[in-house]
This record gives sequence, structure tokens and C-alpha cells, in this order.
Amino acid sequence: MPDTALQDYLKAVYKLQETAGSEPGPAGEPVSTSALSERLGVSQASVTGMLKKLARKDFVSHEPYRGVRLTEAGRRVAVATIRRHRIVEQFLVEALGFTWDEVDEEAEILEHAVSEKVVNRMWEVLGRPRSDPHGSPIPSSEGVIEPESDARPLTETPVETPVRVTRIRNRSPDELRYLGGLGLELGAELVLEEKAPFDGPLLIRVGGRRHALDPRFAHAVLVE
Amino acid sequence: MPDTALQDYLKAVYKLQETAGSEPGPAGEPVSTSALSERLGVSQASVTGMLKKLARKDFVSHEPYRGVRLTEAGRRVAVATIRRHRIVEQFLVEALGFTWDEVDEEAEILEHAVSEKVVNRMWEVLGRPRSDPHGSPIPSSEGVIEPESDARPLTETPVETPVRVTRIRNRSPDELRYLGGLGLELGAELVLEEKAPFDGPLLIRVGGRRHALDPRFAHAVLVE
DNA sequence: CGGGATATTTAGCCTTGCCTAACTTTTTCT
DNA sequence: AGAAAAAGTTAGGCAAGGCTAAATATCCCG
Ligand SMILES: [Mn+2]
Ligand SMILES: [Mn+2]
Ligand SMILES: [Mn+2]
Ligand SMILES: [Mn+2]
Repeated sequence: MPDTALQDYLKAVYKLQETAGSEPGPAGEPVSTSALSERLGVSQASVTGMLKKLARKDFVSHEPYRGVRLTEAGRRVAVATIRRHRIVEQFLVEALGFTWDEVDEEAEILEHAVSEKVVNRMWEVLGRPRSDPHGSPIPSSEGVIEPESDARPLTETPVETPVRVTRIRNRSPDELRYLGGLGLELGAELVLEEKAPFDGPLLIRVGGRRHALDPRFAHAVLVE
Repeated sequence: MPDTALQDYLKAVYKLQETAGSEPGPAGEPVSTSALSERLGVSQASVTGMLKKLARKDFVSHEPYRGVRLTEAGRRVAVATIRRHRIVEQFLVEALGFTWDEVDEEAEILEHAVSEKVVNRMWEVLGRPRSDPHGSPIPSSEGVIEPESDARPLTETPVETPVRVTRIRNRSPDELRYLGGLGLELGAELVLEEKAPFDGPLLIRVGGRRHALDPRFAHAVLVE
């Protein structure tokens, strides 16, 4: 498919708007060229070029020098791509026996190759799951994403209160295996014992063991 | 993937060499620019351009004005692609409930997106099948294709001798459904009652019913 | 407020595949 | 054989997506 790049750009805009704490779409925070450049591993000049193409096709609105926002059409493409990605990941784990740390790379490619028909069949075969192997919600085929109840990053959790892991944001396979090794898996119970100041490491207790956790990782662990 | 085109070209050369009744590879019959042009739905000029690229990369040997043959490297790429294609087709039918007439289109895309790891897992989950939903053999991961016993096109079958369908060559979904409607499915028993001269239609009896079959289709039905 | 630093865009190029039109080689047919 | 037809190649372009270097906006700070 030649729209691989297009889908990846729109997905990146979506996630960056979301990360900025806003609803991805026409009303959300604009996303900068440099943020996209870094996220996609592509030069800023290339991003500018592609943004102009996306704007011409009405998938984003682009105000030169001040970033882009997804249009409604762009949001739909992004969400559909995220849906395919997450269903493929879940399928690889549940139906083909992959481990959760190795599926993202495969899904990053398959998300552009798998038809709606195929992805819908996968979803049915899996028993219509609501989330992927990392706890991220699977958008409906109509593009609706169930709001994530009251999941917060581990870094914003009160001390000495038991919480449960509901989602682990995208990390490299090595990092995911590290977290898994600590016992930080979906559904795991843990307690934040101490939080060093100045955005320092956290001291957590999980499965009877105590570990220091770098805030970089703690940000990626969502709990409730 | 940017090698989608490359893989499709090599696959096409492979199948055309095979169709010409020769072993695909350095020793087989050369394949003409126009045959590739027609099969791939691309202009002859485009084929020439791509053949030069493939020759430069040593996937084919190209003697200008007289066609190409696969090199050993080219044969390996072609066979690996065919393996992915056929495993994906079998998986779509057996694991996801697709019908045999709708899988080729999906597989034509997925064959370029699915990694060796994924395709090998599919093959395992399927119980290591030896052939795809159309009866075509699945090459081993080492690139070996089990020779097809003594399968012959229906057109070359003796009259009044019961035979069994072992393979149905690639046809459009509509045509495949038509054949299925006649009872011509994998494993079906049938008798050729009469064969009109001048490459005319065949009269066949299958499942108690008699049908006239155009030789175009009869060529695509292999029996033993 | 005026730079300088930083972010963004423009300009110019490249590769991949594909196209049409024109030219050349090979085949075929009288 | 010789010419017309068919097959194949070359020439010149286009769109997608990249890149680097240079130009220009915007931002931030003294
Ligand atoms: Mn992922
Ligand atoms: Mn992707
Ligand atoms: Mn097929
Ligand atoms: Mn293909």
C-alpha cells in the first residue's frame, strides 16, 4: 500500500495531540513539525512536505509555522489505523502465541496491509476484545474509543495506596521485557511506597518485591 | 514495504516459467516482457525498466530482446513469496473462516507484509499443512516444493476414468464460485464423459450431475 | 526592544515504479 | 528476400517520500 506513510503520519498526529492532553481532532492542540519529525524519525523538511500533502487532501489543517491539527476525516483514518494495529497485536498474542514485547513491530507493518474484512474477522475470533495486549483500548469500527476510566500514570499515584496496572504505553521490546521482569504486567497489583522529589525514581512494591523505578518508565505505566 | 513490486515480478517470472512447462530457475524457459506486462497489468516499458533493475540486483538474467530467467537468488525470493501467499490463504480459510474464492486478493497484499516469524507461526497453528485452499503445494521454509505427484489438467484426462480433483489453479472469485457450484471442489470425484474436438468443451459427470465445461476452466482443474 | 537561538519552510535532488511516445530489433508473411 | 507487424527498449515525465542546505519565521532573553 502506498498510503502507509499517510496512515503513520495521521496516527502520529493523533497520538501527539492526545499526549498533549487534548482530544485529538480539529479542536485539540496543534502538533509541531519537530515533534512529528522526531516521532517518525524523518527530517523536518520531509514532515513539512508531507503535511502540505495531508492538508491538500484535507486530513489536517495546517497553519504554516504553527503546526497541524487533525480534521474529522484525518481523525477517522488515524483511529481506523489504530484499531487495526491493536487488533493485530492482540491477535498475534492470543492466536499466534507471540509475546507482548515483540508484536508492535509486526503490527506497525500489518496495520497497513490487513483489510477491514480481515481485521473484523480477527476481532470476532478473539471474542471481541476491548483492549490490546498492552491494555490500550481498541476503537470500535465506528471510530469510537471507550474513555479510559480513571487510569493515571504511576507517577501521579498516591503513596501507600494499592493500585492495579491497566495499561502500559508503548516501549521498546527490551524495556517491555524489563518491566515484565519486575512483575509490572497488566492486572498486576502494586503499591507506591515512596516517590523521590524532583521527578526522581519511585520505590514500588509488587508481588512482594521492592524495586526502584525510573520515572521514564513510571510515566508509561497506567494504574487505577 | 518497497519490495512489493520486486516480489510480485519475481513471482510472475516464476509462474510463467513454470507454465511454460519448465523448472523455474536459471535453466528454465525465458519469460518475455510482454507476458509479464500482461500478467502484471503494467506497460511493457515498465516491465523492461524493472527487469533491468532485477538484473542489476542479480535476481534475473536478462538477455535484451529475448526475455529473462530467474537466477537462483531470484528463485528463492519467488518461492518464499509463494510460501507466504499460500500459508496466508490457508490461514484465512481455516483460522478466520474466509471462503476459498475471496482469499487470493487479501493474500496478494499480505504476502508482502507478513514476516517469516508470523507466517511460520500460522503454519504451525494450522498443523503444518502441505497445500493451500486451492490444492497448491506450500513450499518448505527451505524453498523446496514437493512435486505434484501425477496431477494432470482435466483436459488431458482419459475418458470414462474416475478421477479426483487435487488442485484448482488461480481464477477470479466469480469463476471459482462457478466451479464450486458445479461441485468441482478439492477432493471431488468426477468422470470425463466426452471431450469435444478442436479444444472444445468437455462433458463431465460430478456428483451425479452432468455439465459442459469450457476448456478454459478445464485447464485450471488438476486431477489424479 | 533587539538579537540570537530555535523552529519551520523552501529549493533542489534522489530513488522507486509507473506511464506514453518514439525508436529499434526480431518475427512473420507474402 | 523484403517489408509489415509485433515485441522490446529508450527517452522523457510524473507522483510519492525521502534527504541536505539555505532561507525565513518565531520565540526568548538580556
Ligand atoms: Mn503497538
Ligand atoms: Mn505503521
Ligand atoms: Mn492465491
Ligand atoms: Mn502481491
